[in-house]
Amino acid sequence: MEDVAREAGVSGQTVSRVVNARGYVGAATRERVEDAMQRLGYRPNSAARALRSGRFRAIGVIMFSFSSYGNQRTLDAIAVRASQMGYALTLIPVESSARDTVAGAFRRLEEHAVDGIIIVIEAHQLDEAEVEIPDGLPVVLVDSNRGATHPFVDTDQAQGARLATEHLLDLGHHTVWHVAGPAKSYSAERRRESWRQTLEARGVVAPEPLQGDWSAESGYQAGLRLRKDDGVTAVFAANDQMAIGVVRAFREAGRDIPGDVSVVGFDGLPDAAQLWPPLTTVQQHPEKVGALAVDALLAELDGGERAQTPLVSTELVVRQSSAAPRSRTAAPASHPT
Amino acid sequence: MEDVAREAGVSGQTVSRVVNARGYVGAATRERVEDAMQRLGYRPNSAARALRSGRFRAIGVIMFSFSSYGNQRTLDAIAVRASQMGYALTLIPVESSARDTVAGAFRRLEEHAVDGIIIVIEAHQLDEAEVEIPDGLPVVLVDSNRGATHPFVDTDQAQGARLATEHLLDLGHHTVWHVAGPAKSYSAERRRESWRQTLEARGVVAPEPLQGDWSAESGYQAGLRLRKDDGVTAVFAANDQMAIGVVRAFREAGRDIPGDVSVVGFDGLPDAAQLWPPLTTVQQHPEKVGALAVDALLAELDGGERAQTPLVSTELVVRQSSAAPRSRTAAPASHPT
DNA sequence: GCGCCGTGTGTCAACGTCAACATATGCGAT
DNA sequence: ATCGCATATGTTGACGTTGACACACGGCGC
Repeated sequence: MEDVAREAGVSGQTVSRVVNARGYVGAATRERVEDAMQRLGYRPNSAARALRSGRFRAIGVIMFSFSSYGNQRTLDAIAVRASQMGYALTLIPVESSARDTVAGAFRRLEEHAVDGIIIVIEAHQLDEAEVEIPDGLPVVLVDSNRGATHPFVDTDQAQGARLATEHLLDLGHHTVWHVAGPAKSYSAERRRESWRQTLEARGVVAPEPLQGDWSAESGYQAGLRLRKDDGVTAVFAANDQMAIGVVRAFREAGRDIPGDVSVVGFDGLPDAAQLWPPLTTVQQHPEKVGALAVDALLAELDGGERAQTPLVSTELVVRQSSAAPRSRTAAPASHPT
Repeated sequence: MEDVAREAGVSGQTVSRVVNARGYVGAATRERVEDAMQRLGYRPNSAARALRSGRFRAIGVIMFSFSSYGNQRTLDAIAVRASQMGYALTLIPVESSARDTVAGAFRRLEEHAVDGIIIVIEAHQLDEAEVEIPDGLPVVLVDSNRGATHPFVDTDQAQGARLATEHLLDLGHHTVWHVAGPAKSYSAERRRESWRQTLEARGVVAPEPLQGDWSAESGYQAGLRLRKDDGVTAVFAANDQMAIGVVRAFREAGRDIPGDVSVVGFDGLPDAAQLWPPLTTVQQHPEKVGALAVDALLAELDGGERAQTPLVSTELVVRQSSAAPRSRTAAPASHPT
């Protein structure tokens, strides 16, 4: 900076004023300074700036290492939005939900230079880790609400699950089986509860949900159990990957999708349309979630406000893995469970 | 820090020594200082540290916004390794390869506080953007070598493509068709050339490769063309997603996989094993790539050395989408192209 | 003609840390 | 007894930036 000041024949303070477009600077002076900056390739030193101002213009993201596709997209959206707003993004990966691992992430983040934190970790996993979120730093949660002690942003899980369930009922299925996500997951819980409520609202008894862990493998395992029961004609899987596993299980047994069994997923994986058969799914919009999370955090940073953002809604994308049940419906299916 | 020093009855310098475990500090003094830090919840200020030392203990990653699954995994591995080494990770997303967008990313990164940069962008896209990589900052490339002007880390694309191609030939197929990735992609080019060379080394004429863009949709389009030709019995797709599309195209036409046509992918998507049929694929190890990239960068940072890391090799995972051709091979297939 | 205000620019100090140097003590070797 | 060295701690200044304040100039209103 000093060099620039000398080159332009002004004081350092004036250079600072030009850079920050703050205070009075004569037009001619401004031009000279800008020239000098150009010539010398001057870049403000962010460390000094941060030291002086106490602001880093960076936000931290704490996220699970092996994260779902949706969360990856969310991260991406967060990065894009942050960068648009002139903020850098510092990523703190967490490898497991072990207590000290998560706590360690917070510690690292406190030491590192961030003005606020976005946490993209399932609420239940947070609870389990018994982590107290450090205060002093604004925090926004994604994919959880954790007692609403902090602003949170999320997909409208309940609405999406309702769409999927109603779609299958409307096609004429007697009821809808559910392959749920892991017990610890907040999203999984919301999807499961909404599925159950939707069935009950229609006066249908909800079968016992099967437990998965988001992986295609766990969907396959669930499918193996479901296919033993001839009464199963409609399955709503809590994500697309598990839906893939369910499809595989039925296919292996020679059952047709959607002829014998309809399957609906949740997420909107980009390749879901190219699967065989193309998968009916609930399309999420992680990019909106990410952008909203950044906006919410910046609002907290600037205003100290804590406006709750609305949930991001989903759409049902009907493809070829769901259809009306075989006419066999004439003879009402046995209702096990 | 001053508060801690007062609390412990020592000078700030001594606190600094305790924190950094540098220089001589008496055992009793150290304990007192540590106590005081604990009580006061002292955290060193990274901005001041960076200002003083010129080091930020952060590395920047420039990466495409809509990146492949493999790159996401790589990013994740980079984050984990960086964090192990006590470095923070600053993520700079690039939305398109438009020249000013990429250049803007570099500019942002220069202003932001990083000690080095890892670039996870296809080399050809970099070239196209005509970006000159800023010097002064150590750089490591992933997924490209760009004339080897910088250290680079990558999967051994050629070895992987050879494994896939030889596998199909060894099963008894006369030749192997190829669905390539986008022309701009360095990885796609390597995989294509290696496929071609492997065929030629066996004295087989390589059919014209089909052009895809990594997406399952493009694989489907390629599959539509391939299925018109009855001579096609073996297809090597440059990634798993395109393989999925190829499978769908054949299936829709009532052709059996692997009965009529064998399909092999590349990547090792976690769900490839759960597809129907489970997909034979070349397993990559993006987590190794990411870790190596960080190590290479830190080596450059510390030593100024520029040791080239070896390519990360792949393994063929044989599943049910590939098999020997139907006995029809007795009557040699017509060789179109 | 005087003071006031808006404009344009410079000086100084401080942000928190740490390298360099200065100081101080004790112990063994000469 | 003296010196040298290892150990242990304090003092000072500088990293690059910017807020607070001071200063200088010209035009305006009374």
